[in-house]
Amino acid sequence: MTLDALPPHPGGAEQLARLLAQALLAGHWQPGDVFPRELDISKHFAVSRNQVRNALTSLTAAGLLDRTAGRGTLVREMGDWHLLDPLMSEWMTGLVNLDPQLVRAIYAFRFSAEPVVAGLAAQAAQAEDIERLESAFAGMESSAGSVEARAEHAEYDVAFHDATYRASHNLVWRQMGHLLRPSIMALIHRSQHRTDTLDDSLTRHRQVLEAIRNRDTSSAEIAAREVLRRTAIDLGIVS
Amino acid sequence: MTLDALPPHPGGAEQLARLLAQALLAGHWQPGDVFPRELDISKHFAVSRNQVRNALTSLTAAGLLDRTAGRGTLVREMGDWHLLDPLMSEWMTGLVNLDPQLVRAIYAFRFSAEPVVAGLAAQAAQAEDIERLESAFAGMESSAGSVEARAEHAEYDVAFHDATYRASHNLVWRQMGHLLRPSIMALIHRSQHRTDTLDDSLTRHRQVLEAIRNRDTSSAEIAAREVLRRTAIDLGIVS
DNA sequence: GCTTGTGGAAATGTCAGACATTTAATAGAC
DNA sequence: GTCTATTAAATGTCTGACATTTCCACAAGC
Repeated sequence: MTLDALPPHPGGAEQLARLLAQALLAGHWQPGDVFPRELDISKHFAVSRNQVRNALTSLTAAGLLDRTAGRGTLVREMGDWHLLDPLMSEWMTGLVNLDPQLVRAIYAFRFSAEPVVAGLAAQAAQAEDIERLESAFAGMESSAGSVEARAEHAEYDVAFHDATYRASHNLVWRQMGHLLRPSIMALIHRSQHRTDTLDDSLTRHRQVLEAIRNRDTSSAEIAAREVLRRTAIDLGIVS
Repeated sequence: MTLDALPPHPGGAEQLARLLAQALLAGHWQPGDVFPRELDISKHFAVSRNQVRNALTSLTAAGLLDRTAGRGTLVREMGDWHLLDPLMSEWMTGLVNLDPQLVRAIYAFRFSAEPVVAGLAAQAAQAEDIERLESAFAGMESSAGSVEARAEHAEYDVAFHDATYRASHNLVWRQMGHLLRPSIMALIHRSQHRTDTLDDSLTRHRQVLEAIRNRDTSSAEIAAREVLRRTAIDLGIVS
C-alpha cells in the first residue's frame, strides 16, 4: 500500500504518528510488508525527516514496526503489538473501525480480568476511590437520557471502570485502565444506545458500585461479570 | 542527585538508556526532581547529544520522565511508570535490588491474575502450547539439581509461565508475559534455592501443567494459585 | 503595594546536510 | 556454480545553528 490514500498535512510529529499508526491498525499494510521510506514519507507530507523519524520511533516502540539499517522498515504482525502501551490506546480510541479481532480480544481480556479487579477493589477501596466511582456513576446517570450525550456517557463509563482499576490499589492493574477507553469507545459505533439497554447497563453498574462500597468481594466479582455480559451484547459479540 | 555515582562509558544509546533507567528505578532521584540536562549527560558520558536525546526519548515513553521545552526534564512518580512496557521489564530484569514495593505490586498482580490465565489456558491450549509447557517444565527439572544452574532454572521458570500466558490465546494477556522475567529474576536474589523448596516448586508447577493438559479449568486455577504461594515464600513476602 | 510587561537566560525542540553503517543485490573471477 | 568484491539503498549518527518555550528578575505604571 502507498501513502496516497492517507490525508495530507498532519501538523507535528505526534499527529503524523497517529495518522500512520491508525493506518497500520486499520490493516492498510500486511504483516511483513515494507513500510514507506523515511524520505518518501517526508516528501509526501511535506515535513522534515526529523519529524518522520520521531513519528517512526513511536511506532517502533509500540511494536508496530521493525526498523533495521540497510533493510528498511517492516510491518509487524498483530501479535507483536504492544497493546498495553498508552499511546496504542490513544491511537485505537480515535479509530472508527477497530479490527473486530482486536475488539474481541480486549473484550475477552476484560471479561476474565475485571471480575478479579472488582473483587480486589472491594477489598482495597478507600474513601476517595468510592467517591470517584460515585461521581462517575452519577455522570453516567445524568447523561443517559439524551441521545446526543452518548459521547459524554461513554466518558463517564470509562471513568467508572478506570476508577475500579484504580481502587484495586495495584500499580500493574492500574496501568491496564488505558485499555478501557478504546474498548468502551467502540461501543459508540456498534450499539444503538437504546433507552432500555442503557437502563439495564446502569443497573448493573450500580450493583458493582454497591458491592465495592459494601466491601463484598464475591458480589463485586459477580456484578462486574454482569456488566460485561451487557457490554458483550452492546458490542455485538453475543446476541 | 548527580551523575557522579553512575559508572561511566556505556556504549550506545540503548545502554545509556538502561543505565539511566535503572538509576531511576533504583530511586536515585525523587519524584518531582529535575533530571540532569542533556548537555551535562552528554559531557559526563562523553557521548553525543543525539545519543542522550534518544535515550531520554525511551525513558519518556516509558513514563519515567516528563520533558518540556524551557522547563527541563522532571522525574515522574512510580504510579506513572508504564510497568507493562517491554523495555521496562528489560530494565527491571537487570536490576539487582528492585524496589520491594514494586516486587510486591507485581507479585500481587500475578497472584490475582495468573489463576485466571491458567484457567483460560486450560480451555484454549493447543498442542503446541502443551509442548511449550512440557519443554519448559523439563528444563526446570533438569536444572533443579545444581546450585550453579539457578540462572538457567529461572529462565525455564520464565518460559513456563510465559507459555501459560501464551496458551490463553489472548493478545492482551500474552503481552503481560513481559512482567514475568523481572518478577521471577527477583527470586534469584531473594531465595536460597534450597533443594526441598525447589522440589516443592516443581511439584506445584507439574500440577499446573497436568491441569492444563487435562483441560481442567478449576484445577488449573487452584494449581496456579499454589505455585504463587510458593513464590510468595521464596520472595520473602510471606514466611 | 500590586500588577503588568519586558527582557534575558536556560532548557528542550527542530532543522539541514553530510557522513557512517548495515543490508541486499549484482556483477565478476575462478 | 560458488564465492567474492562492488555498488546501491536504506536507516543510523553527528554536528552546529537556530527556534521555541518557560521561568525569573526587574522595572514601569496604576
